[in-house]
Amino acid sequence: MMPPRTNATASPTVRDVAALAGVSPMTVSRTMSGGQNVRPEVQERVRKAADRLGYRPNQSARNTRLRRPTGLIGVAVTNLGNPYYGQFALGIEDVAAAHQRHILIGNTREDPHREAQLLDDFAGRQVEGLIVVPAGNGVATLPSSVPFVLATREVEGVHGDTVLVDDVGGASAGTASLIAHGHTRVAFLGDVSGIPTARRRFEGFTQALASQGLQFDASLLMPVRDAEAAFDEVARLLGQHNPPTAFFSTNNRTTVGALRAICDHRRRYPKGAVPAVAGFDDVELADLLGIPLTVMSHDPRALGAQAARMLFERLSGEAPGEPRSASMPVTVRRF
Amino acid sequence: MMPPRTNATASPTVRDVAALAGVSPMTVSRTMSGGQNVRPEVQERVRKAADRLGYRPNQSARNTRLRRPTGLIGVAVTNLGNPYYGQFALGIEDVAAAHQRHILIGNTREDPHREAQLLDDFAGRQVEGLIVVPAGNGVATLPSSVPFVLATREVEGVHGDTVLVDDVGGASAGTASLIAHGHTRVAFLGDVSGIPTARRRFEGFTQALASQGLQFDASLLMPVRDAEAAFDEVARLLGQHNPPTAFFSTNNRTTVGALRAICDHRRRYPKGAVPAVAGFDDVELADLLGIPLTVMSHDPRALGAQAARMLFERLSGEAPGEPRSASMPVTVRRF
DNA sequence: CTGTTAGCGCTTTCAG
DNA sequence: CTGAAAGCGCTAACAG
Repeated sequence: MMPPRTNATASPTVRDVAALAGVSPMTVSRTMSGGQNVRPEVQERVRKAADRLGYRPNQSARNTRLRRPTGLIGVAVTNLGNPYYGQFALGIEDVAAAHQRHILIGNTREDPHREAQLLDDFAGRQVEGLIVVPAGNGVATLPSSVPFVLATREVEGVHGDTVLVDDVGGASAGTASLIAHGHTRVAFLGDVSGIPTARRRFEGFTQALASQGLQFDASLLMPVRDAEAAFDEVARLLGQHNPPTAFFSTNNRTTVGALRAICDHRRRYPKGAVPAVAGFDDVELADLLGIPLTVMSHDPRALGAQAARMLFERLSGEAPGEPRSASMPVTVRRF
Repeated sequence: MMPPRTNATASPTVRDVAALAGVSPMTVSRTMSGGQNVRPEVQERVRKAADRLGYRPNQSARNTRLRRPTGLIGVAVTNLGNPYYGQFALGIEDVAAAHQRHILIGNTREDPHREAQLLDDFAGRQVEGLIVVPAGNGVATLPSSVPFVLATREVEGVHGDTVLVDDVGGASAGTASLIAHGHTRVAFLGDVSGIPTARRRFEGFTQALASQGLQFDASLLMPVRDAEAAFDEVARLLGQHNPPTAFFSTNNRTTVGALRAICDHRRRYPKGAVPAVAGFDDVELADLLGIPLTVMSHDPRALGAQAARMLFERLSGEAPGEPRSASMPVTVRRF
């Protein structure tokens, strides 16, 4: 008969500790989970043995046996490198930590295929819930049977808890601010056909124009997604004969590109004729550039926190029934 | 005798699927993991049943049985909201995804106590490895028995794989650039006593001064950690009689504060006498402010990727033995 | 107070 | 090709 394996390489188990302490596995288990009904001196022995072996209870096994959830929340974002999503994740983490949960984070890179993989994998890992920023054109296939909250973007045909941003209202208000400052020829930077958020912002943009009897020149619609593309397009437009006097930018990446291009071209303009920018999302330091700037911003951290709160309410059964939807307010500031 | 429970609320198991498909659990198991040795028609039936129930194999249970690792990498950063760590996490995610691993991320908020909790918890969840940006003064207690890589900061007394930044060399080069441009009275913004990184950068800073025969005025050492504090201190210094002509800033937060304060005070200066800043880490748009700026930067994404690569090499046994240490190069650019 | 038995969901034998 | 038995690490329930 083989003696109990001492388990040199693999991590030690209850049995290893039990053997070393000269007790049964149950006594180890009890000791590790509070020590109810274990003589202090025995606990002492067990703990010492556990320490010596570097024993650490296997949570997966424990959760399996207790039919308990994993304490994990899956989060999928489209671009982890964007500071926006850093703040977003922070908001989720705040709330999750308060609920003793951890977050499993994944980057979809706007790739619906990768998103599907990721969510499927998360579901297989028994995450308790998902917070998803839908990738691409919002055709996400969400694993049924796992509660989820959609953030930032909706998904066609998916009926579930959602936290959006007041894109239409914010864009409209920001555009109105441009118009009030005399701009009538405004270019639009954003991938309207590819990204739902951009589409809604475009809607608010054109609404504001229309309400002032202005018409949008379709040749000023620039389907750009990142700073580099925005830079190129803005530089190109500024080099033309009848350039726009202002730019509406759908997110902080395109805003950065636009600001850079305008700075590059700045010396060409007489004082006071620097093109204006109205951009969604905050961009650090942008207010100090001396470029007329309208910022339509919301707090991504608050958005993340809100999404997390909705998820936990759903999980705890506080909010059963119909999916709910929240909208984060957008504030317009002018610099 | 009770019929097998249909499991209405809890997630379905192999048994549920087996019952519905009229086969044994084993046939379901085999079907779900490739379908070796299962008649195609039976597979078909099983898959249909699985779909109908929304069955998803429980990975924890599977891993437990297979004595396989979890596929999880734990990452602990000090401030998830900082764009720097967003890029850092992205670099890790890139590499982790390529290795089919997911990342469990936690925010320590520079709190060693929370860090200890977090790492302990991660270890209990059987993460395969840890990537840690040590909190606070670097007294991290790392769970033994889980391979780890320290990033950005060292921990006293901890002997393990580490990825650092060439803080001393970078700070020295950046400072030299300030000196070359005629600055001799330079304030230092950074919590030298609290944050090891700041300490090393201070070392490079004073080295460069000393090598030019300059001495640091200790009254210009500002132990600030965030943008607000940096703003206040810089504003205060600039209001004094004999203000420094330049500021050395230890990170992007303090750089932002310094730049804001200088912009506020800018009109007070005759042209060409705007205080200069030498700051560690990139700050988007900072180069466009018209403030003489020296940036000592490295790529946090590359740093994250490097840390992840070192971890996977360690995990795969490619790099056994002595802990290794990598240093990310710092480039100095002047705007 | 402590140990034994059984079983969480899964899969590796090993029989048929 | 399919199923029954056993066991991964852990703990509830029940004995003692």
